[in-house]
Amino acid sequence: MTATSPDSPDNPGSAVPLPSQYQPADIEGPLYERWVERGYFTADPTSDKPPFSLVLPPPNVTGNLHLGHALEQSMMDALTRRARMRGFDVLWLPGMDHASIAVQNLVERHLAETEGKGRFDYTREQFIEKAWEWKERYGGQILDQMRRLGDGVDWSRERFTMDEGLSRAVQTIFKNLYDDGLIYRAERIINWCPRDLTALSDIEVDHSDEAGELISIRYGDAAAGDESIVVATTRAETMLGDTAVAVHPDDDRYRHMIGKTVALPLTNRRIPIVADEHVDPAFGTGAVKVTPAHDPNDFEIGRRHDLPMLTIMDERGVITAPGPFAGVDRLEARFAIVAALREDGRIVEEKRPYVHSVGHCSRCDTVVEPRLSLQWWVRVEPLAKAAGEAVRDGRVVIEPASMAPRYFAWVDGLRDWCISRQLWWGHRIPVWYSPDGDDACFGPDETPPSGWTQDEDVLDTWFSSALWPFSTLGWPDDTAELRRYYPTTVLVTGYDILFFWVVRMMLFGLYANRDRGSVDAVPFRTVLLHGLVRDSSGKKMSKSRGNVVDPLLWMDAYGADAVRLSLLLGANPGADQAVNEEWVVGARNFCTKLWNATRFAQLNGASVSGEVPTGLSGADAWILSRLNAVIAEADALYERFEFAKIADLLYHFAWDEVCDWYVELAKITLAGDTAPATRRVLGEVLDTLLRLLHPMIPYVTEALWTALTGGESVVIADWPHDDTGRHDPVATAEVLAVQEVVGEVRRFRSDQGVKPSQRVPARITGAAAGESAVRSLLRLDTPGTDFTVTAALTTPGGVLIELDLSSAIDVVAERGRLLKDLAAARKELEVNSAKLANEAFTSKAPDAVIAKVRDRLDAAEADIARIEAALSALERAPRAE
RNA sequence: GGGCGCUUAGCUCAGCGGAAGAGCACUCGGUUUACACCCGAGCGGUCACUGGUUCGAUCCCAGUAGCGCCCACCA
Repeated sequence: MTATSPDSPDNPGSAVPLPSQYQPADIEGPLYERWVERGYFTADPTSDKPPFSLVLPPPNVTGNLHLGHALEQSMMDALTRRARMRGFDVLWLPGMDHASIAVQNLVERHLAETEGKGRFDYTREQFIEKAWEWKERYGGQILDQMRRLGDGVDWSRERFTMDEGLSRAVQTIFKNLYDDGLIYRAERIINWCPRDLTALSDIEVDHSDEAGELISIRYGDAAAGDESIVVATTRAETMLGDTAVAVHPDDDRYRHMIGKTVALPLTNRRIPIVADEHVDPAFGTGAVKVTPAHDPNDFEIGRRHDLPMLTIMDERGVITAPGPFAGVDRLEARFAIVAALREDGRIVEEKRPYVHSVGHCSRCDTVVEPRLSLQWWVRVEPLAKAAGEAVRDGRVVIEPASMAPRYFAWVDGLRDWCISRQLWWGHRIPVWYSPDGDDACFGPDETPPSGWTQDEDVLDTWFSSALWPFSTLGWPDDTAELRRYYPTTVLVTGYDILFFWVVRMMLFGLYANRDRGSVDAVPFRTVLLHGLVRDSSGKKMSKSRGNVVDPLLWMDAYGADAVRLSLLLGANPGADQAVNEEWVVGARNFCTKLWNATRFAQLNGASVSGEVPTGLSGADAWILSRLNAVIAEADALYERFEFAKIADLLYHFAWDEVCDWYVELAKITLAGDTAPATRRVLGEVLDTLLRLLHPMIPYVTEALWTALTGGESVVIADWPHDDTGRHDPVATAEVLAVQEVVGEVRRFRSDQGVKPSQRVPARITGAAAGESAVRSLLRLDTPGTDFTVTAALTTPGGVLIELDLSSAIDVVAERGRLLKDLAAARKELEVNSAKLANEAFTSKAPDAVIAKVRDRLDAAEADIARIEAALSALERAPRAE
């Protein structure tokens, strides 16, 4: 911190001159620490302010900040900072997820590298201890990165999904669900990762289309008198586990074979031919091999026909079926079996290329193996029904609404959720087994009888994340936090984890909090979904593409505010956004602009206290009028979470109106009699603007606001409220007229190559209030005795400007421009008079539209007249050569 | 296979029934009570295509063509 730094704690309550240059790195770090120390971000459950609460989607403990986090957190920070300024007691609760399978994989890799050992070289307890060590040492980097971004989270309430309290919540809800019959254990086909040696839920499996081979194999042994039947498969190795061939019951080709048996090639095991509606007669040969233990469809067929379920490979995907293939890996076995079949002459069509969808473990990318296995499940149907209703009846609002169909598609089609994982890092399933094979679920305050052993499995990571909005507030206890902050006000997250996370919080939130009544059982009142951050050409960022941007590098180069603003400028509801460094540069430039505008105000003695005087100059009244409108607009946009539009609105108001027009106009009045009023208005405008921008760019606004106002912190300043008394149509019209005249003359000068600095005598008629401003901005002199009109310009507002350029003007260029304008005006006249002449239009269009057309017609006529006048004046001008 | 969405200026995107917009890029000019990370002036678009509805369509409807995402027990 430098001696001149505006945030120097040595100067509370007094304005300090700003350094002449904006250096984000100099201001950001110290400010954040000060905010935290002063407790600005700490929620107060005893407060009499209304609550505003949200939970941070807990990043993986292994995580690092990426641009998606930066966007999400910028949105949450803007919402909470604004809420705080509006007088809410804000709780933004941070924390991390233990990320069961991801951490276990990382720890395994870490141990392999550092100690050269595998997972099973440790006991369960040893491994878990290693995982905690790893978590303490390497985890949680993202929290420091969040501080860097400026997130106003309540660090005193930080949580971790494996904390004691949260673990208690997990065990409690498990027990409740178990007792209610909503958790059960069953043997089914599940997704199995042969590398991680665990079950996976459906959404932990990524499908991708891959080129494979569809191989047709003739089943049946002619020597044994079988009629042959041809089946097609992409997974020949599962043949070893076939226990039937299925055909459609109405398929005439095979009807006569139903109930007979055929010999399975290679093993000669005899299997029945069964009829099942599931079979599509039009696909392939219309006959399907059935492997109930290794395919979900076949499992169902097997159940319907009471077929044996033959497991033919172990948990690592190695063939266990007796015979020549035993001990061979599943993928090698496929080739070996195809080779054997080929030798046997059983392959009918060989190597027919076939693209099909193959499931991969979302963590390690290993091809998933459907596997018959005993797992724990959540019975989802009753929970999902409630989750659907809560959104349908509006207790929970999804923003943007266009995302709701995705939610319903998921909730309405949800299948039972496999929650057990054969891992060690995570919440262990709270079910114990007696030596005699009895089992029982125990809650956190219960002690299982001695001699009972606990289930070996842990819960899916998403099980504990699903409790996040209330487990973090102390559930199942009836805490002050839970009573005050649940339901949370809003959940901000990406649409990509709507299914993973949002739906599950709905399921468990509604269930766990059902005693609170249907309205207050919901985990959040609004779900705000943002899009994905993509690279500059709209491509998804991924390590393999090499286009991942580290937000910290951008923060180093341009400041956290610039990164936040550039992301918010692109944050249209629910839509993905492409970002690149140039935009961050642009956002940084905006911060610099603000810096300089505030310096200008400071250098000119802007004042921020006392009533704003009445009887203001046109410019002063106009900018207050605009400021008021901008506040109202920003408020309306915040209600709709339109971050991009809010950012755009404030960006353009600050730059185009305040800096480009108001500051320039103020330079004039600051030199005159009304300087005190302008100083006050200048202070009012900057003070308010900085407060409006603070939620989005907290650092620079804090530095500037404290320097300008001498206030303690903009973080705890009031959010501006609009004051309709400041609307001033007269001043607005006046400034508009000035802008028209100035624009017209500037364009003329530019076209004519007249230097902006060159002083030009001019006569202005028709401009009532703004003439002196126009003269000053344009460096126009009052006409002398030798005044000669060499050019005449008019504006749509009817102001005439006659200029003495004291030299010949480029008549050809000016006439060209005027003729272009004339043509446009005539076209306008034509279009609008045609409309008014059209009876269909005048009889059906609304009056307001017709009135507008009339106005435009009148304006076009006036334009034509003034342009023609200017043209004839041009003819009298001295000729340029 | 099902569902959703997109196609607007060179690029990234707003607008979604009544005069085509922004940022960046580009061109020209510029040391003026802050700011060259700046100021001023410009250039740039049959709003994917074809039909329809309407007094009026970038906007609504239907179809076509590209592109993207999500879901799915495609043997």
